[in-house]
Amino acid sequence: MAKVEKRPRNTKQLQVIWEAIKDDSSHPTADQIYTKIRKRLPGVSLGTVYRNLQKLVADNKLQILMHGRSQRFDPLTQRHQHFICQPCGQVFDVLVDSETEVRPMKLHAGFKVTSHQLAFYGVCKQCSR
Amino acid sequence: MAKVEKRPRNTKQLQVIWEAIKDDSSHPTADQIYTKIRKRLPGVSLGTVYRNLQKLVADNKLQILMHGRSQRFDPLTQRHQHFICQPCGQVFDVLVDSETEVRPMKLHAGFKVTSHQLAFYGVCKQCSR
DNA sequence: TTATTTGCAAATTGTTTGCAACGGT
DNA sequence: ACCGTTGCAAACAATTTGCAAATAA
Repeated sequence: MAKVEKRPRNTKQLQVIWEAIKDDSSHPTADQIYTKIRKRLPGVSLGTVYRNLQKLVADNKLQILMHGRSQRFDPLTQRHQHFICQPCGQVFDVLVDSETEVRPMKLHAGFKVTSHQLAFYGVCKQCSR
Repeated sequence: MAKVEKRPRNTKQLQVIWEAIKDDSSHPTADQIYTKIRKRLPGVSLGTVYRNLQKLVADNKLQILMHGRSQRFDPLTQRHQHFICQPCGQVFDVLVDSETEVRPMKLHAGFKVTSHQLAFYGVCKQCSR
């Protein structure tokens, strides 16, 4: 089956959604992005937000981070970890300086590791005061 | 507000659910456990399975592992990691020999790390043949 | 023009909850 | 007899989907 050529369109909705998230390091949910862009696009629908976020993920402009049972969107696509504050639920980026923080230990023979994910849990600055 | 004393009961449902999962390293979902125990408890409900799994978690007999948007139950409560096979979705336990595999790097001052979670993604033995 | 994208609403999935009946202790 | 637990069904939360109308190219 031959792959059908698709020519994506640069819609207003996609532009506004990308603008709203590209410099946002708060790891917002789809719903938070929806709320944020309604000021600029009053008639937008939540389904459209989900569909455009999917496009941005497919386009490697966003990463998805699962948090509980909902997805958070992260415009920082370079390798990094997360710190999750258990009292307040905020997610913080943790940048790592080198590849050394994780040693992908020897698994059973025949298992191939292609990536890994590391998250830290604890209490953030604000919550511990 | 004083804490009210609770005296939990040892019901048939709780016994059967614990029996069904205590030696199961396949990281089953609530629904898979439900299916498994219906042979022995034909009238059991899925809600009861969820409620008893919650009790076992509160009792530290099970751990919850989020996988996509559903929860998997893991009777191995000692510290370990997981390997997730992306083609087939199976989850495997990865036992670690020492505390050395993760270095909880210096975060911003004032952040306190209490735990961490590490997961490896890749291809399992069966899927790579 | 024409094929992608949208808004809307309904469908789906996984989990939780209210409530009257049931059953351990 | 008490009160924790059950089965049932309805409620819920997050996300996805079908479809006709709108719109970018």
